[in-house]
Amino acid sequence: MDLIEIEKKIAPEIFDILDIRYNILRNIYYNQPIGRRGLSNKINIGERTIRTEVNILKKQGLLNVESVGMYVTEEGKRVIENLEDIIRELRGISELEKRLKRVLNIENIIIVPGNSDKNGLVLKDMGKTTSMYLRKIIQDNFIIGITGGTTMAKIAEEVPANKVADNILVIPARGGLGKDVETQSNSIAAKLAKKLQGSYKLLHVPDNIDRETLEAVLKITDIKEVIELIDKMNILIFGIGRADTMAERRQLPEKQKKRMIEKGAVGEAFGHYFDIEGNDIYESLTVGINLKAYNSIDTIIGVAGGENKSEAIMAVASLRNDITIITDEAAARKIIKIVDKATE
Amino acid sequence: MDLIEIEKKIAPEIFDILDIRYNILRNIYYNQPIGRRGLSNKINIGERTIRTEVNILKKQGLLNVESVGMYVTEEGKRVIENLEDIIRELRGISELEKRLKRVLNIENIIIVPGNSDKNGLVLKDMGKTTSMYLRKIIQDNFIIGITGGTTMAKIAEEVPANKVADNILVIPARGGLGKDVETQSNSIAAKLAKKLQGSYKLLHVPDNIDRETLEAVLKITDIKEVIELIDKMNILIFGIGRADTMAERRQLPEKQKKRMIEKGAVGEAFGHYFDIEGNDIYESLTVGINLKAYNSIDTIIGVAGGENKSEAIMAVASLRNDITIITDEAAARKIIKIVDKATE
DNA sequence: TATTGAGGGTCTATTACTGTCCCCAATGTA
DNA sequence: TACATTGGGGACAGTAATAGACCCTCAATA
Repeated sequence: MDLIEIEKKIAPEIFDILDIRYNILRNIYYNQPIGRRGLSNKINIGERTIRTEVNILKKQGLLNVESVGMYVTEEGKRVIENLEDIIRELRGISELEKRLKRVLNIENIIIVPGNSDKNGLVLKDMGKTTSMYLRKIIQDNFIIGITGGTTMAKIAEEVPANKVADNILVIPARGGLGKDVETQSNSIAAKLAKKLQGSYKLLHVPDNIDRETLEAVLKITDIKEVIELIDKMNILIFGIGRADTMAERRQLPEKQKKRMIEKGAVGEAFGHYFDIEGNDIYESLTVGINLKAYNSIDTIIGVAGGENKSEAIMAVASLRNDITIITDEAAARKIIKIVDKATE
Repeated sequence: MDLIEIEKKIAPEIFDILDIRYNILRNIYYNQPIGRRGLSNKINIGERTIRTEVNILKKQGLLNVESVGMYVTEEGKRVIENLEDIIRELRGISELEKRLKRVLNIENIIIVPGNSDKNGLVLKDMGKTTSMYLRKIIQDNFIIGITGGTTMAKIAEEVPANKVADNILVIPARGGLGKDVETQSNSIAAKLAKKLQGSYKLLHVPDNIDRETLEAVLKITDIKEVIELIDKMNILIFGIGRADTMAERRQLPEKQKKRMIEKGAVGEAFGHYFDIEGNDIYESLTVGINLKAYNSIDTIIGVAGGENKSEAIMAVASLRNDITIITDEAAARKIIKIVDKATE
């Protein structure tokens, strides 16, 4: 039995303390300089409570309070770094990963502690984790495909800007979606390519267009070229979404959406809608990767977090069992809960 | 930085929690079955507080509450065992030992966490620690001398009853003192000998007798024999006392006592009174080990705990720098405080 | 210069904690 | 058998700690 086990036994409330302090310290670190009130809004803790905690952390020399706001000291920074692993162990993330691997019957799972719905930094962690993983598996002359969404945007952001391999090509795996440039696959692919000091291609095709336009578009040389590259992709990184919210975001006709949901669609990835067993229910009309290509890619990485993504993750995990799923603790626990309930 | 360091930084109040829980759990373990009120008296914590803590420990499965009192479960027992080391590290006992070695300029120090004045179990710990140490250094045909006092009694009590060496002889190092049979050197020597499955000799001479009687007594064959053995002693284990309280206990004339204190006597060991530099101020008239013999013994172990023993320990530590001092945290910290103040 | 966002101070309501006592069950003893 | 002792659980009131709300002043910035 190590210290963590003992403490869990004899003083479980330690975790709550560590949790809240870690959260505060980390949030200050990533937002410094920040004031009490700003922090209070950000992490949903009363201003007064933050003040008490901050006073303790200040007394311990982990942060400095100045007139412009609060800063984390060098020591505080070190504590944060060390706490990352501790929190993982504390929450039993390793065990959780093993259980989830078994439950979903897939080979690779990485879980990040926390709940990305409730804590913005957890999304950041997922991005960081994914980027670390990516850097590890990347090789010379690789073609990397990436989709859109806030999660993918975070990943590109968290990739450290230095070369890890030669002649990397990043392409968007799917046509664009949404108005926000920042979260479109094109901009994300470009950003990622720049970070990796590689090149990139763009896919200027709107999502969910009618069939005629689509066919016309496919004849354009630029587009054609990218489409062909998609089949040669080595790594695909994609976000996993809920079927309902994605249908909403793509402004599918209400009728179509309803029919799809009735057929059991719960998850969405690269424009495809799946039921919980991974059956392809519907595909939105756009250019980009299709299921056949998906199944022939060497390395696929699906990323999503938050309780509400649990079913979507289950759906996608059913497609291929050599996928790498990167998710957060909240989603992981929810999935296990769902499966436990079903097998009761 | 390991977990303990991190926790010390970010959540120092963890220690207080661990401390109180450990204390409660341990006290229940050594006194089980025991009730709330009994425990409350023993460790000086309000009944209600104990109740709250006990409820938590119960919930965690570390103890069971029955109609006859509380019991520690198997798991609780395991937690106690593991916590011992953790508490040591938590309190920085290893560093404290190093500092004390330097400050007292002696070679061997063992410190037990806590304050034996305030917590009865700490005395027990000192006894246990000393007995473990003794068992480690003991060899065949050794002659072990031991003095009287409650601390020595605890040591004999804590020695596990099994043979560690052949032909061990235990002798009292000094004449008897006090009315309580249990804490007299004779009974302690006998007890220790039985535990070690060795033999023992007794020294039936009262402490602090007049010179004439003493000389007469020394001619008795039985006594003579033991006295001679004292010079051949391999290990001496002795308690360290305060000069004033020991003078009191030996019922020295008020005048004599006063003079002694004025001369700077602060510590007492095996009937000798020392000032803080280790100068022999006074020797109570009785048979038993003298300073010359003391200096020629191979292994000497002095044991004492509690803040008020600090000066006495300092005095005795000045005698020989190859002594092994076994003490508690309270005394250790007090000594360092005294020295720090003096060198300011 | 006006405004915004920062920390610090302080009062109050509320919550949690703790000391105290009572009750009853089980156990051991006269 | 009756009684005293010691055990746990329940309940309540007083107190201490905590959290919320609002104020102030100060400094940076537009």
